[in-house]
Amino acid sequence: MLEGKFDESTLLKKIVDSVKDCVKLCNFNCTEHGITVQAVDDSRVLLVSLLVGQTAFSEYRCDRDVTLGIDLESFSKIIKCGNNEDYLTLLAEDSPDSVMTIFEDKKKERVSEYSLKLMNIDSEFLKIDDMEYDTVINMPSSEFAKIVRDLKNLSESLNIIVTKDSVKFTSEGEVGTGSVVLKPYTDMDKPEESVNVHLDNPVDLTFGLKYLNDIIKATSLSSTITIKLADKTPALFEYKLDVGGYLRFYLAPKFDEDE
Amino acid sequence: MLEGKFDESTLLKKIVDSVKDCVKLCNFNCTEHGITVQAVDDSRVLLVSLLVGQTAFSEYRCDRDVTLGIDLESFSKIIKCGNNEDYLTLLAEDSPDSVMTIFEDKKKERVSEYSLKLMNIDSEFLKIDDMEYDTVINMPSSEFAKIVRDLKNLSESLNIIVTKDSVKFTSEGEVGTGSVVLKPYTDMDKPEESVNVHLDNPVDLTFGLKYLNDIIKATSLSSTITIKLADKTPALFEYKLDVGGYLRFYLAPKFDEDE
DNA sequence: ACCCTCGCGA
DNA sequence: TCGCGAGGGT
Repeated sequence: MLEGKFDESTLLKKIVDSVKDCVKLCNFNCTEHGITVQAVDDSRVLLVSLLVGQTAFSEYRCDRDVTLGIDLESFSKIIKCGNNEDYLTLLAEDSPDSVMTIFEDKKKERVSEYSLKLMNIDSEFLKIDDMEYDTVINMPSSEFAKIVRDLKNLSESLNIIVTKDSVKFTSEGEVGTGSVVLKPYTDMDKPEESVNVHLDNPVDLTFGLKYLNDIIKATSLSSTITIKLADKTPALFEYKLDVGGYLRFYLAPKFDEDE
Repeated sequence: MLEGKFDESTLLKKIVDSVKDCVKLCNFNCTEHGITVQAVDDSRVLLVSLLVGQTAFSEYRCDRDVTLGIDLESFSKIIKCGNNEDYLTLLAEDSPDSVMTIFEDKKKERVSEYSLKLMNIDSEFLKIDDMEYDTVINMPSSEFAKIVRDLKNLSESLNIIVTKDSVKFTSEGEVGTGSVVLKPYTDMDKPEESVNVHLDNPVDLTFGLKYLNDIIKATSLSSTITIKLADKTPALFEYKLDVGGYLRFYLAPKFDEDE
């Protein structure tokens, strides 16, 4: 039996909304440690890896491992049925054919329950190796989101060049060219505003803005984003959950051009 | 070489947004005194005349006159890429094929640059004579905007009758009739709330609300609007820029009806 | 161009 | 806590 209770329904709502635009169906793998999801987007380019640690729940119990094959579109609709401050509990049997979502109002005596039919979804669970990266950037997630939104007006590709004292984002298109240059910067008062660059080797990589645009849907999950880059290697874009866990996106750079 | 730096990107944003709904393409004429634009709206009825004086810039330099043919739609997108408080600098060569827009964050080490391809736009530069008008009205721009918004629900035309002690706006349509009457009024504490009428001759004129609706897009540029009217003469609607300059609209009254 | 959502201020 | 304004998405 799985029983996971969130203190507020917003967390799960944000998580599902962060992913549902690029992944329609996925397996929630529930273990005693929490819930993980691995999925590729519909074009099989972007790899999504989610961990909701058991610390993210106010109560959590998972007697034996269980896999919930969920249609995120429908699940998202269900989650929106609660009020943001409601307790949200996920419930499933050991061999479930459905998952129950229960909302409880904190003050009032109001309980709502929604059961969602599960699906059988094949997916190999990929073992993702911990990698060495050439560069690790830590920056405000909202700032990264703005850069992606602004530059996607100009072309389909975003080039990222990191040197020891700057990060440069560039997009070149028909009507014009845009670039944003960030210098590492430490804000004492608001550390989440800081831009931090750890660099072993400079990198010069290009990514599809279509996919980056899916990635930034997760902006509300964390005030900062960590970007790990290495030549000819899928980049890692990570949003850490305050309460324990993360949402990670792996995206391979474009190879073909100019070399 | 042209180099014009605004202390805040909002001013240019407001100016472009005020005009781009009625004018798609226009020439920015840059001289040592500042930047002027003259253009007619797509239906060739409304004449727009902009002056951004060099005092509007925190730094301004224009070695020789240069004309920048700009697609306002694209330009508006670029200007939105800055944050409102950023410095905004326009840069162009002497014979440019593009104009560069540079944003600089005031605190952080962030610089973004956007280059926009220029276009070749024909437009005669019209000499607009200083006119004698029968009536000059000065009033809060927001109040004028509300009158236009409210009365355009009723018909396509707005009638303005000015007598020595009142200004009457009327719109008569199928479903009903509306009118707003203003008396001249002086607010000592908030002069920008005053309604001021200088009248040499009474006027009774009618304008197309479609065009007035374009004009009021400029409301945020100034807390007051100056309206100059004379019989059978294009009316002048002027928003003065605090920092030096103006945005003027010239609109001919309707003739044919009822006389 | 219009509608919806999020953030900030009262 | 509610309302208003701004920004982003469809």
